[in-house]
Amino acid sequence: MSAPVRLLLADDEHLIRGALAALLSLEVDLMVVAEAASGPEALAMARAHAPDVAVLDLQMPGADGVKVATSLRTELPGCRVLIVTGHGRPGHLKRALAAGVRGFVPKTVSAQRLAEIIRTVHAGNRYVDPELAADAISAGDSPLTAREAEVLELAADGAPVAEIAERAALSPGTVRNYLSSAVTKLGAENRHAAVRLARERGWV
Amino acid sequence: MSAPVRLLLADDEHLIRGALAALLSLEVDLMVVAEAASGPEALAMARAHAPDVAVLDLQMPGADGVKVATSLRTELPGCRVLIVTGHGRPGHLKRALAAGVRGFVPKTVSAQRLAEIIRTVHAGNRYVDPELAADAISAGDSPLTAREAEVLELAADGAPVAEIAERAALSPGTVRNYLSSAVTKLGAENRHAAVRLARERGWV
DNA sequence: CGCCGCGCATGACAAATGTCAGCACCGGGC
DNA sequence: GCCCGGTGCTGACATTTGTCATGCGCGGCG
Repeated sequence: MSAPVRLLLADDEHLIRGALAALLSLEVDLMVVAEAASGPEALAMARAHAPDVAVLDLQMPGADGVKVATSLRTELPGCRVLIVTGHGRPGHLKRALAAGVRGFVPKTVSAQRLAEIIRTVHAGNRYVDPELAADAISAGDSPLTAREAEVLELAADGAPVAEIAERAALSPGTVRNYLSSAVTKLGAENRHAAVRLARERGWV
Repeated sequence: MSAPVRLLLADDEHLIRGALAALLSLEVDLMVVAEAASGPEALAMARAHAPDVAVLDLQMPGADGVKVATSLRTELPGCRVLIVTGHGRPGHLKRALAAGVRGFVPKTVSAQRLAEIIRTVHAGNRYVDPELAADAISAGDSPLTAREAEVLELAADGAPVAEIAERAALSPGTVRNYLSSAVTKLGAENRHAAVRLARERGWV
């Protein structure tokens, strides 16, 4: 009989976090040692408590789960990271795995299932939700170059080309070229539909 | 001593729903009699179990919380509706209240607080989260006419004017006029920024 | 080394969009 | 009855986009 798994829970929704903490605490081999409501807070709590497994929500104020995971990877290499997410976009999974995340699950799993997955991750194995994995595979890699993605992101809030050009320190003509090629690659009608598509696939 | 409050829980995230059900069941005067993972399912469960209070997530597949609330209002007038939401936009609150919803809270409240609010709502009172209420008041009413809002919504996915015109059964010129006036009223740079603004304020 | 893809730019042209003026109809309020 | 706002249309015009051809430099790769 080994010591219980020490957990960090990070989610900006108190209701969820509290409920989750209560449920996971029912498992005798799991112990919630810290909670956080934002990215930076999660980092601080992780440093303070050095948990065995960090259960992070993907969307949090301050810094998202993947950013936190990236920081944790260098600061606390022994801490396994498990990401839970409401609406999982394919690209996020890819980014998360690249950041050294050990598990990636949607919030549609049951608490029992989550407890099992926490144990799996703690044991050093990986776990990725099969459905999300299938989505990620079928969505494939982003066909966009770094600049195309950057410009597309700047175009996300509907800014005119001139503003994008200024913010990206590019010539307006270049911006239009990148946007045009991105739109073509994504098979979209125009830049705005392209932004939507790229967002859906998690490429931005 | 009265009978316990019979609850319907609807949320598409099993993890949350299960955790919530467990926590609320700890309260002796609350009893979860039904759960649902989608809008239509929530309606079906409500018909089958006639709960005292329906706790609905705002964003669910099929039909959102407000739509479900609207149907419940006529089908089960005795059932009070409480909406919980992750990211509460001001306009949603307004729509919800218009649909006869008795309570509107963000997921950042604690489970104890939620239990209290459920009792408040069951007693026939209303409860609206103060912060969300303040947002709604400061955001004010939509300055858009019905057509402007309709056209703006059709423009949301980046469709060109011709497509919007076809889908709205309007002339392309008229569509451009409506878009132009909507953009002006919202003080936006262009239609896409206007869509973003209207979305943020919950006006679409 | 030569080739190719990427980054970056320019210029030109067509198409879509934004803006404005004006006209007509209808319905509600004074 | 008259005015006003919402709805719906047209036409004209300036501006913004989208698209294409073309050019140059750079770095990687066979």
